Amino acid sequence: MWENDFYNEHDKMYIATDCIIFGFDEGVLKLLIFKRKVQPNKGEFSLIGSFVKLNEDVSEAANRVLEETTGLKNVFMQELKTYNTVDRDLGFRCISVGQYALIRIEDYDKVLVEKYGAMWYPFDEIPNLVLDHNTMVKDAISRLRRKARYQPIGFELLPEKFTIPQLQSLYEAIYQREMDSRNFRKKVLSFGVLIKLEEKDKTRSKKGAFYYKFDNEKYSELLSKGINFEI
Amino acid sequence: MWENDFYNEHDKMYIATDCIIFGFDEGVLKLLIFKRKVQPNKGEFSLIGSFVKLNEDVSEAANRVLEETTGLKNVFMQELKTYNTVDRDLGFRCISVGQYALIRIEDYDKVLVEKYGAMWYPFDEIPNLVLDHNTMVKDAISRLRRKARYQPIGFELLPEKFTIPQLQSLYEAIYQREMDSRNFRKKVLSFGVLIKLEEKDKTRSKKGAFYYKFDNEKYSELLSKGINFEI
DNA sequence: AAAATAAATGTATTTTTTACGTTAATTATT
DNA sequence: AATAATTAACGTAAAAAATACATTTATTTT
Repeated sequence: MWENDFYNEHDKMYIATDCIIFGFDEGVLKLLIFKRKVQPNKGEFSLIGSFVKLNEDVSEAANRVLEETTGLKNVFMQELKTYNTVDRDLGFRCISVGQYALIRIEDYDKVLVEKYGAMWYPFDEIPNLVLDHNTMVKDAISRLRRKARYQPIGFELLPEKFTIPQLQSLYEAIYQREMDSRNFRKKVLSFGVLIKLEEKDKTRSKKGAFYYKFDNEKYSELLSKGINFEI
Repeated sequence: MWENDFYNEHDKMYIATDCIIFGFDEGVLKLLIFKRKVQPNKGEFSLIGSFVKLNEDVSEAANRVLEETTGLKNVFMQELKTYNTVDRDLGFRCISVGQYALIRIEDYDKVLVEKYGAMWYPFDEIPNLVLDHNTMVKDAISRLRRKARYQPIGFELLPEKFTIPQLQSLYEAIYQREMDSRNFRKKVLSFGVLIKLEEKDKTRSKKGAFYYKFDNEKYSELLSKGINFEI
C-alpha cells in the first residue's frame, strides 16, 4: 500500500449505507422505517442501513440489509449523497452513503415488512429518526422530485399494467399537489411510450379506466436521442 | 463499537476523494489534472485526489490536497457520487467520493498550477487518466450540464464583474453549442438577478460591453420562492 | 473621415402550457 | 326497466414561453 498511514486498527474509517425507500400505496406516499431492537438507539426509529463489508459494493450492502430486514429483494436504488462529517456518528468515524428508491408497495410486501419489524410510514407523518436520518429523508424527497421532472420515474413503480388516473395520483403524491387530469393525460401520452391495452381496471370506478403498459424499447430509443420527459 | 466485526487491521476500508475541477478560460472549458510523480501509476495523468483523514470531512480533504497540489484555496465543490465497486482500486478496498467544481481561471491561478505541476487541460482533449478517473469526468460534465439548467451556476465562475457576451460564451462552453445572443440576453436579464454597472469592458470589442454583477440577495430571495433559472 | 468590429435592441412566429366544460361507459339504486 | 351516480375520456381557446431573425449603435483603427 501507498502513502496511507492515516488509519491504524484503533482509528478506523467505517462505511455504512442507509436506505431511503419510498413506497406508493393507494394514493399515499410512504417511507420504510423500523424501530431499532438493539443498541445503540434501541427503541428509536431509524432508516434501514448497514455497514459495508470489504467484499461488497455499496448497493450490495443495501440490498443485503433490506432483504434481512424486510424480505424485499433486488430493489433498484440510486445513490443520494454521502453523509461524511467527522462528528455525525457517535464515538467513531463513519461515513454513510445514502441510497434512495421508489417502489410499488404490493400486498405481499406489507406482510413481509410486518414480519420483520419494519413498517411503511405515511410520508407526512414521519417521526424523529436517529442521527441525521431525517436530513437524509429531506434530501431524498427533494432529489426524487427533481428527478421525476426529467425521467419518467413514475412508471417504474406502478404495477406492470396501470391506468392513467393511477399514474397521475402517483405524481400528485410525489409533488404533493393536484394536477389537471386533462393536461396530465395529454402530456404523458405525448411522450409516446405508453401502450394502451384492451383491458380495463374496474376496481376504482364504474366506467373503468383502460390499462396501459410502459414501452421500454421506445423509451430507451427516445432517451438515447436526448428527449426530455418532463411532467 | 457495535456490530462491526467487518474490518481488522489487515482488511481496511479506505476513503479517498477525487476532484473534478472545471475551469473556464477565454472561451474554453478546461479540466485540472496532473502527471503523477510517484507510484503507483507514476507518469500517468490523474485527477487530483487524496485519502480522507479520520479527523476531516470529505470536502476538507479535497481542499487540503487542492491547495497542496495547485495553490488553489477554498474551492467550493459539490459532491458528484461515490465510486465504490470492490475492484476499482488496485490491491486494497478504496471508495472514492468524486467532487466537482467549476471555477474561474485567473492569471495567478495559472502560475500556481504550473509551479505545482498540475495543469489546465482543454476539456475536449483530455488524455487517458488512471483508474476510473475518465468515468468520473464524464459523470461530472453531464451533472454540470444538468445543474446549469436549473441553477445560475454560470454566474459563480465568472469574475465579480462580467459582461453578457462573456456569460453567454461560458454557457456555450458548458453546453458545447452556440446560442442566439438576442435570446440569451433576454433570458438572463429576465431573471432579474443581474445589476448593470456604469463601467464597460473594452478589452474585447471596440464598442465595449457593459459590466454586470450578480445580485446575490435577489437570487436567494427568488430561489426560496422556488423560481427556476433554466437557461 | 471612413472602415471595421462587436454590442445592443425589437418583433413576428411557433411551440408549449394552462385553463376549463361536456360527453361517455358502467354500476348501483329505485 | 329506468334513473341516478360516478369517474374516464376528450378538445379547444387563451396565455405564456421559446425561437428565429435584421438593423442600429458606440467605439477604435486606419
